[in-house]
Amino acid sequence: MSLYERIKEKISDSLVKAVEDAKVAGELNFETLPSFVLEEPREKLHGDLATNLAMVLTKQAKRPPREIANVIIKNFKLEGTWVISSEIAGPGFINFKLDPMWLTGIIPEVLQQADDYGHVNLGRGQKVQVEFVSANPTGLLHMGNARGAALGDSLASLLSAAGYEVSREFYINDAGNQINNFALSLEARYLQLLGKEVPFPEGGYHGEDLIDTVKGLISQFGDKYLTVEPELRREFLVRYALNEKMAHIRQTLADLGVNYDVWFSEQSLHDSGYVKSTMEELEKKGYIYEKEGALWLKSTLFGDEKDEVVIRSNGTPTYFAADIAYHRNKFERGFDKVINIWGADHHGHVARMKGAMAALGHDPEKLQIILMQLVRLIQNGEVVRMSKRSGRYITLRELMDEVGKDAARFFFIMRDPDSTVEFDLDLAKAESSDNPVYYVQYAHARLCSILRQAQEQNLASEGVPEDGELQLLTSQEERDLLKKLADLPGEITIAARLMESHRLARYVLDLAALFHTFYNSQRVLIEDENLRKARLALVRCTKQVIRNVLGILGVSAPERM
RNA sequence: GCGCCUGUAGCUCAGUUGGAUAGAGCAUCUGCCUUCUAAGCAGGUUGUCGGGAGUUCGAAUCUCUCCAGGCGCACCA
Repeated sequence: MSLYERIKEKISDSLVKAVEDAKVAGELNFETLPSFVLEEPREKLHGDLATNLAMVLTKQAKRPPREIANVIIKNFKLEGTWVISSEIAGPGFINFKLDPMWLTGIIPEVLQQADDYGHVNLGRGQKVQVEFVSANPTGLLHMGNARGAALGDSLASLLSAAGYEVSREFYINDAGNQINNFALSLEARYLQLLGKEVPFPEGGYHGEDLIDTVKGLISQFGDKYLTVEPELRREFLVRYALNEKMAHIRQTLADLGVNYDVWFSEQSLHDSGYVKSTMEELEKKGYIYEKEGALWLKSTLFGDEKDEVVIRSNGTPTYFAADIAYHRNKFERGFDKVINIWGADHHGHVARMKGAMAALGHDPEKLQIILMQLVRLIQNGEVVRMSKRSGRYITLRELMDEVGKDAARFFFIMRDPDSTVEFDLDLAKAESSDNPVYYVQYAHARLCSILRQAQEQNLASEGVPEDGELQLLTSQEERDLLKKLADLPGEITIAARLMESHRLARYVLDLAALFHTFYNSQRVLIEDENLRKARLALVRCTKQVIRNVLGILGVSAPERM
């Protein structure tokens, strides 16, 4: 538990003790202690911490809240709480002021824990899988995939910092209908490029990148497949193109700083007979029925709006059937939590996927699906419709070339997955240098610069300063900064519990702002040796914390800018 | 039509699951570089929290209803 959490817990305990003592003394009447909060008031004037305990007791105690607050304060014991004063305010809040010296305790904590500072043990080593992007290998990665990549990767890192054992996974959709479609599109391009007049298949993939792929193939193999049987030709084209596309996807994601633990092939589920046996399992349990020649899953039993086809009347399994098998496989691999990041256009899929897991006897609560709203691209003031089929989209690669890896990630991580982000391309280009990510990185570079100067002037100090030195950090700017540093473990806990990495982006922006304020108001490399040592320690801690958070977000922390 | 998401400053977005006078960035205006990086700082301006009703000590947050936008409701994925 972190320093700040320990203090809060101490005060909380003292509050509980106070009302219980009051009850015994006959000063307060209540049956069961209601839940109350002890939190930082928004308004600084209201002290460091405030509780609504008196207010939530009004019903049972049958007395006005301010009167109850009085009783609580009278019985409140200060020992070990760092509380130096308490007062009743507003409708009945009790506001506490802490001895500001508690804050300096954060410096040894950060320096000792270093790269691990901020890490918490919320997960207790539970195994979690995060599956994200899982883009179809039939085209290039687009803005939606970019958002999914940034969110998924930072969420995985966040959970890892919160004490979970995390595995990142990419599901390769290398089977099914879209692959047939892909084959036909490739074949048409192949024949066209070799001078044949053939029509492009309806609903095929129009992307330019497909033509490039086929050109590459032709330069390597020529017209060798012009005369072979169409079946074999398509098989070869698909194999070649899938390899090429997947290699490209891997590389692009790696360039974005995303590295997976597992690449899982959909085709492998068909090849091993796992899709089939999973359907048989469902049938055995009585959740499958036949209608109009197809096999249906009774997903309505589990809250779905309608039943779903799993095996088509032509005998082929649907995407849903393979996905059920895939998720069953995930559960069988022993994850305590399985997280999927899906585009909002898949939300209809959520209830039936959870239902299918329940049907197979797994706990659907272990499957958590984060839906992210789609990215709307604006160019020349107009919405650009993105679609793989039409081949009209801005790629992740282009985005990175335009704004850089760090900005691309930070831009998406900053936003709540539930919000539809409007990405104005022209604006992104124009504002690429005012991106908030630079604000944070600049703070880090400044911190490094101070430490470099200290080194050069032989003023650098190692280790943890004495208490007496640290207690010289008394300015408002220093205290605000220290307080923010102390907040990190709590922020990571909340962010991990809610699975919201955007909170960390806000946190690190706030931290950077507090540092810039401090930087402009006080100098670090000063004559006074004791204060200088204390400030240098503060600088080292701030640098460490920014680094740690940027590390979780997958954004680099440059030493110079 | 039904379901899910969204609606907060001129623009882009936060808001710790019900707390006190709703916050940042961009934009705009005014100051600050002979001193550790001005990609910075300080200050000014900006609000019917989409509308209405309800729940209670207290609502941007919970409930209902209406309005607007997005997405979904295939033997596509």
